Amino acid sequence: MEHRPAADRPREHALSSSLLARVFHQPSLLYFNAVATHLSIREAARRLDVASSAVTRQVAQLEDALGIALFLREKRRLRLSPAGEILFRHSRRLVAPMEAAVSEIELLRGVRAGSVRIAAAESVGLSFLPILLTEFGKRYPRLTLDVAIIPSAEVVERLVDERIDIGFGFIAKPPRQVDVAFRRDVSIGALMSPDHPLATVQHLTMAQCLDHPLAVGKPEISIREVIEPFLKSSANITPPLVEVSSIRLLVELALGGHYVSIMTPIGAQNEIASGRLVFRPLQDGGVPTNRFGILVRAGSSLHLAPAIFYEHAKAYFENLSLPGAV
Amino acid sequence: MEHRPAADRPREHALSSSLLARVFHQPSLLYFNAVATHLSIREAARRLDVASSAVTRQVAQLEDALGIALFLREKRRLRLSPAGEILFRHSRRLVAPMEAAVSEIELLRGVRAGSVRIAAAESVGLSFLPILLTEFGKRYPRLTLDVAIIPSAEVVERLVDERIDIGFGFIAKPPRQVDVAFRRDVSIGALMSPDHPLATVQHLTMAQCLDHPLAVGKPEISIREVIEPFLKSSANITPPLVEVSSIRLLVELALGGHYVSIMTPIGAQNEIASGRLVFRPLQDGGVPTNRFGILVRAGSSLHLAPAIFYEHAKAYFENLSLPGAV
DNA sequence: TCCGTTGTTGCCGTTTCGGCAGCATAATGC
DNA sequence: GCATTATGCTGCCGAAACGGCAACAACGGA
Repeated sequence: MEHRPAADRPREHALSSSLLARVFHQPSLLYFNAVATHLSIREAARRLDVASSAVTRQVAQLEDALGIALFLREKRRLRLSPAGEILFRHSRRLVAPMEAAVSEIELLRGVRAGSVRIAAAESVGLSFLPILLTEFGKRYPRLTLDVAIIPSAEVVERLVDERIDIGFGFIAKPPRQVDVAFRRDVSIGALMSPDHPLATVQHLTMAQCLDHPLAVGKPEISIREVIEPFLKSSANITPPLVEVSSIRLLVELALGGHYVSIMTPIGAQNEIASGRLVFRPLQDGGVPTNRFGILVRAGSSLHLAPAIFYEHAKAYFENLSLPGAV
Repeated sequence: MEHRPAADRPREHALSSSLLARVFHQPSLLYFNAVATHLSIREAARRLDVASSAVTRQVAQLEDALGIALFLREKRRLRLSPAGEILFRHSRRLVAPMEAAVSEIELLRGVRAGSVRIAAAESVGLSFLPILLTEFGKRYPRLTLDVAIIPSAEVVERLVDERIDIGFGFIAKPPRQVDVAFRRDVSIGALMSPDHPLATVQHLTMAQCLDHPLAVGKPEISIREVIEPFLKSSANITPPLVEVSSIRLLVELALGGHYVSIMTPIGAQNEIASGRLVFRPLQDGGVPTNRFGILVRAGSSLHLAPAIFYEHAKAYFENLSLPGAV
């Protein structure tokens, strides 16, 4: 009966646990584990589909290498020796890394498919996420990415309802069903054209802003919730005010030169970098920041595809200089 | 040049990392890891002390098995491919389990020595610990066990000062430098001879006890701290009282028939089981229990020998019906 | 242009793996 | 009590795997 080489199987199919064990681990360890599981050379040999003599020899070889018996031979019954118990207990930890590696590689190769359901607040969803999605999509072409651009509050809702796997948004105080796996506090300020009167003010306050027409987010935009107390407490007279539901529209209104848009710099970093817009953080005491985070459900682990995406996203944002981050 | 079999080295010596890797893992994974580390077939071959052709072939075989390239060959430079990065990252987790297993086995075999410094409160130290120490000592004959029988408060002190590795004692509220890894609340009561007048009282109170001569622990015995408020609040008249610094002496005084000893049943379980003494838990509302625990230093991991002893101790006490445990 | 280095391939000898046959012994069933 | 079945182990052998040597093509640096 011929020996079965590791490559002797169609590579288009996923590797089974037993095959990938043979790829990575010495037969002596594999056969030891089988014997430790069944406490029988013959039963282990049947499960491994090899001759019992092969199992006996491999175990003996491992005992020689370690210099101690791994089994107590009691007449014709086997018991794990103390050393065998130690090795058996520790070798259980070899399974997960190799299965994870192979699963992830199969996802990479496309022999395994999957999907990731993502939601993001618009400012991040239209600025930084596209680059991440592009890089990720190139690497994992067989993965389906399902992306929604929605307000932060709805990102949280969909996470809790398990309609999405990962969220990107601004949330100061997440509910307990949600973990913030990566967080950055981002400063809030005023966005305006360079020739706006406030553009040259170094220590800008909300009161100064209120002397000019303002563009702010509607209540469902997370920034609004944060700045609302300052809007109310800083003004007896409401300035000309426009409320919008799109960060992009805030940027466009600022570009028009008439309005000062109250927001974080996220979503306008290209215009700021090019000099077409100016961002001035608000210097009022007590103005909070807006808290950006990568959101996942608390207490439950992600499936493979979302988990891989999550690691990529985390690394991506950790290496990113998020504009306005304190 | 001949092949070096795994058994070809003196077994009396500890296994090096590279040798134990060869014992457990396929050469293809080993060589892959070396190449991934050095990003050079030739450099990896030098470090592994094999021919570069062997390394090239083993990596190729692994690539065949997984169905994907693990390296990008750029002219004559290698870079890890995405799949290679995945495998490399996951395979790092194979090292610790095998090194831990071999270290522990070497401790078992006695080729590696070590010591465990232990301190225990007398009640546990003279009752349950000897069995544990005996079992453990038989299994690990080359380990030195350094055991002190001291009051619980001093157990905690020595832990914090790093003069011991593991403590067994009673402590209601450990300092933050100490973790209680295993805990049981043990009831406090009265120990007396069977013909003592209180022996037949079913719902015994401290007040009833105070009508009789009492034996209690000195302030350094942990029980005393717990019962002190009840001694003070239950009596206007102090009964004849003897204070001792030894649990064993409390047991002996109870055996004498004259005194009622206030303690937990731990330290007297043999006398109680044989009927020579009777234990009655105090039924007063609000009488706390005495908290027994296995104590380790918070925030720092144990060295190998103490870690192994700790696992044994934990398993031992988990399977033990500690007398008086609630 | 020359030299040193890289990764790879062909060929070959040695080592390892595992199957077959058989052994001694223990356990089970009648 | 005996026959049968099952166990773990050993001798022998063929196939597969490992790894060394020699040589190659190609790249990079002086």
